[in-house]
Amino acid sequence: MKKKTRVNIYDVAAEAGVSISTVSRALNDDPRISAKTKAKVQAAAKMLGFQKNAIATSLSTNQSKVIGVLVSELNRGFLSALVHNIEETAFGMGYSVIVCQTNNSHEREKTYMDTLIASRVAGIIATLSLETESFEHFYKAKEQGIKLVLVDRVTNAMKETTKIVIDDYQASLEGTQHLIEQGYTKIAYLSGPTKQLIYADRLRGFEQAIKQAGLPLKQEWIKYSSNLSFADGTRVADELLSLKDRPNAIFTANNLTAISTIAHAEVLGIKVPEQLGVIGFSEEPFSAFMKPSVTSIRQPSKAMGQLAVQKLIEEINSDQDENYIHQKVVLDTELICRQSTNRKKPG
Amino acid sequence: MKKKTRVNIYDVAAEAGVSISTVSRALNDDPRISAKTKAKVQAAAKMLGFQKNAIATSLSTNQSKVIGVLVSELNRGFLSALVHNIEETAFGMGYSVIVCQTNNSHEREKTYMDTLIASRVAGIIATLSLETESFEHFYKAKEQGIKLVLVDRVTNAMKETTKIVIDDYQASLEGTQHLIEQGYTKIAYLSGPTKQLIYADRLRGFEQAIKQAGLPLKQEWIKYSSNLSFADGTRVADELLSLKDRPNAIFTANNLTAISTIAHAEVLGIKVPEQLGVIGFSEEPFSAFMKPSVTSIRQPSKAMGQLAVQKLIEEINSDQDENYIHQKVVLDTELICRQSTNRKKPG
DNA sequence: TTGTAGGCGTTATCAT
DNA sequence: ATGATAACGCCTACAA
Repeated sequence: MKKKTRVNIYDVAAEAGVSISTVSRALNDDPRISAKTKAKVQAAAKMLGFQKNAIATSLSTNQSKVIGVLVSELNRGFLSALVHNIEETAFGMGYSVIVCQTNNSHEREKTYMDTLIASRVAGIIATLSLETESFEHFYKAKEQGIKLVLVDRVTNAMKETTKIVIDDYQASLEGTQHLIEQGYTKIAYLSGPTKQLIYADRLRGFEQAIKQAGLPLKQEWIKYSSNLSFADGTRVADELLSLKDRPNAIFTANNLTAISTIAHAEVLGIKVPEQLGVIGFSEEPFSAFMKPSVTSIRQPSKAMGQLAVQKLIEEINSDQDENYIHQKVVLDTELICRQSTNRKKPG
Repeated sequence: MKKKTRVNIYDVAAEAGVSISTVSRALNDDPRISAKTKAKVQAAAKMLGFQKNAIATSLSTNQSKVIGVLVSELNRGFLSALVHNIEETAFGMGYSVIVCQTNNSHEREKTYMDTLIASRVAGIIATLSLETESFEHFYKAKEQGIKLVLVDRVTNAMKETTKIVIDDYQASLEGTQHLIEQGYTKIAYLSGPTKQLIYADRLRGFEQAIKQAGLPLKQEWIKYSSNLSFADGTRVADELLSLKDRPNAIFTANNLTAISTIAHAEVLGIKVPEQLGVIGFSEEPFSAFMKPSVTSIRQPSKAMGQLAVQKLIEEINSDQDENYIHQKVVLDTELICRQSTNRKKPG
């Protein structure tokens, strides 16, 4: 026999002089309970400082009001904004959020999925780690009845799964066209790992825009980074800017590398935007306040976070409905033109 | 009677031909179980795809492996880095993290505390919201046996509580001395709400340094902001720079306002650092890459996050120990000198 | 409208 | 070394 720790419904029942079922119903606002009894029970609960044990409720109902959020890292602009908005929306809908950082490790992603399954979360919102190539761990969760929504870094390989994405191809196309409009002709590209759909799409969009404009698509101007870190941006910028046939613009697949590219150009004495145009994907909070300010593609982190939660909870609540329709939602991005590509200086 | 949903230890027991107690022990690596039986049970569990229900374990043991983290907002540099490190450390120690954003609202902080109590988390790591002036909700959690560690924004009013802080007074003193060494003589200060200990301490440090140097401490050069937002920084900068007797340096209590101060000075045609020195507390990720780069006081978010988790889990594990010693840990900050205060331009 | 009792999936206390 | 069974705290058919 274990020690009883905190006050439970039995204590409240005793205090109020009713049965535990009445207490349970009164506290859950069951319409069958008379207003009078309800008041009595609530008073008793309050005076004893009763706090319902969500664990017990969860075990009993086989439901929980928590959702797991799987992201690679929390201290990057876009993802922290995304999680911020997810948490905000979830709170408004009565859910708590368990945050899991995968560090872009497939192993860790799997470990966390097991933890979340064990915790019997109601659903999971996930951004795939850069390493992820197989999805058994996600299927496992789905088989256990845990709902899943993929955001941003998704895979089309997973069917019957709601996805919230931006049109990476289109955004990249437009960003490249912007460079071309600004008069840049020799455009290089820094890509992330193309086994990730978003990076493949972004690269495709870039290539398409280059082709459409009849510009050269030199392979030596297309570089790859496995993690798109600040340091990697510096390395690639150095490589590109040391070429005999030097590009006069660089499109980077994230914002961090755009910033390190600009910083490195300065070190090399190359002027941005005059001698080198730079544009980056997914802006960081201070892109606007750098000098030059950084042209970038804004991802709608607020809409993405909100929709992810709404769709997830929708699916959770439609539990009986075999006909639930899994959607792939594509959101618009916004090209924020700033100084780093402003060669034409209008006005 | 409800439908049985997932495979449980009864199923495993049946499959392995043993009792549920044996299954439970085998899965928890109890030394009393023979290696042979263990193997048999594990095989059965694996083949059935058994995943232990952490909810049931938690109910039975009255313990849980999750900690709640209470912060004001996730999309600000320091806090997102702090939560990043908390999550990272917690994961390494076998704990999950529930993230709660208070939005600096006292009400929301209370709501979340109730949720966390209901969820029976093992402990809570909290950064006080700017509004918080009473602490009953924290005491309530402690009475329920939930351990608590306060980080950064703490209060000395709460005794018997571990606190992880920086020496705000000292950091502010040193920052101000740096300005003075750089030759700035008319120094203004933008403070946060001084009912928050950290802002009171920072202001004290500032005033002390000014006095020590025999410089004027003009009240019109000391301004307050309730939220230290970007916009508020602009507003205060405008007020200060419109004064007849204009300050030639501004120390701001966070980094965001330092950045908006610099941006606004530029709008007004005031040169930083030549005509105006600017230094800010708690640097944001890109302080180094702005132009001018922003001198700031670096808070050790990694050490703070790690220590918070370690101390918390230490306390959780020392549950029987009435003599647990609650510490207040004060960590060193680092003054990062950059261009925004570099009037002397050595080299 | 309220009460009784069984069940959710574990762990832990007895036995054997 | 293993098994039977009572907790943990709540919800919910079924009864009254």
